[in-house]
Amino acid sequence: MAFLICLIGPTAIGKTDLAIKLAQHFATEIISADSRQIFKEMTIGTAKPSPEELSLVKHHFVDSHAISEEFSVGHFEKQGLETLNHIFNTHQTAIMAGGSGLYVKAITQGFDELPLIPASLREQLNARLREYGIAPLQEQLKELDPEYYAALDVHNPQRVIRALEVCLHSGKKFSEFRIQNQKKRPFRTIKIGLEMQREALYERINQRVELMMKAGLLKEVESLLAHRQLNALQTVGYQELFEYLDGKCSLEAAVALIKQNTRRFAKRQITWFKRDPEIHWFEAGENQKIIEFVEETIRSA
RNA sequence: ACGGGCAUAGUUCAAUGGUAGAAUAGAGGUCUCCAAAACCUUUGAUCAGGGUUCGAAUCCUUGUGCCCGUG
Repeated sequence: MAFLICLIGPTAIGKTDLAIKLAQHFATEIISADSRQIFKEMTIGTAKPSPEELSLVKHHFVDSHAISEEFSVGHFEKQGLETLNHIFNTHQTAIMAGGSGLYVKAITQGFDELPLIPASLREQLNARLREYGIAPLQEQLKELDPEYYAALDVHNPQRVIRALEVCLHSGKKFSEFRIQNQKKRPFRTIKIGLEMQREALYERINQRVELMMKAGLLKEVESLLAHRQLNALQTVGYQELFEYLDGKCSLEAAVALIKQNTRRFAKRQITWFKRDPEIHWFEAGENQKIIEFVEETIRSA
């Protein structure tokens, strides 16, 4: 039986560090479930593991893609499972660490089979949203898939468009695809959650943002200015500094905003993870306790 | 020290003597393919004491604190 040890927690809580310790202890590899660390052009602002850390343990999905490539959770599910299969050929365990809740869900539970949608269709819908607002899109979805429309947060343009693009492209209702059965995985998942006092976490976040600035985040952002419209760059730490480079605010204000938006991000991550009953929670830093817990869980399985 | 001004939510600002309101921060939540994205909801305040009045954030008075000017 193979085990996926899944390390979960908000940004800046210390997942990277613990993931490496776990990987060394179990002599295995790490697969990162982080929607932004995959991009090789974005390093400082995504708080990637350092080159030294990367040299200690093999990491997957860090620096694996270019910002210009199309990448989403769907790709991650497919590619991530392939990678895991490889690892499990030669190892009993694998470590997954990441703060993107949906990415973790993609690997551990999977999504329903949805048709691939050409990017041009979404662009079309986004153009309609820009020009006419959300109301006509809501109307159309209501007509094509009243069931899903009733369950959906119809104020959320991204989700309205997502449902609409599936309906339009497949000719079927989006709700017909959503059967929501969990997929069978050829491994067992052990979910470990890291938690910390909110104030302490916020303090760590503030400090890390300062460190990022010292490490040259502004320069990194400057070099990506030409690509700012890419989805990969709709990211905390980058958007705020683009605004500064536009002359719309002071550097000080931009940095303060990065801290604030990172804190909010962490809050949303915590909200997401809180409702997952499979997570075993530990205080950040209880590394020995966590290793013992994982060993015990594997032994008794 | 003297003169003048100000004091309302964590912050910035509203409110004819008549239900203290907004923005923002903070908090809670949603989320099956853009997820570090995109959305939804919401707690919270009249500086302190005395007085006038049916009724005071608002008027009077004392104190405290802050700001400006003069010395």
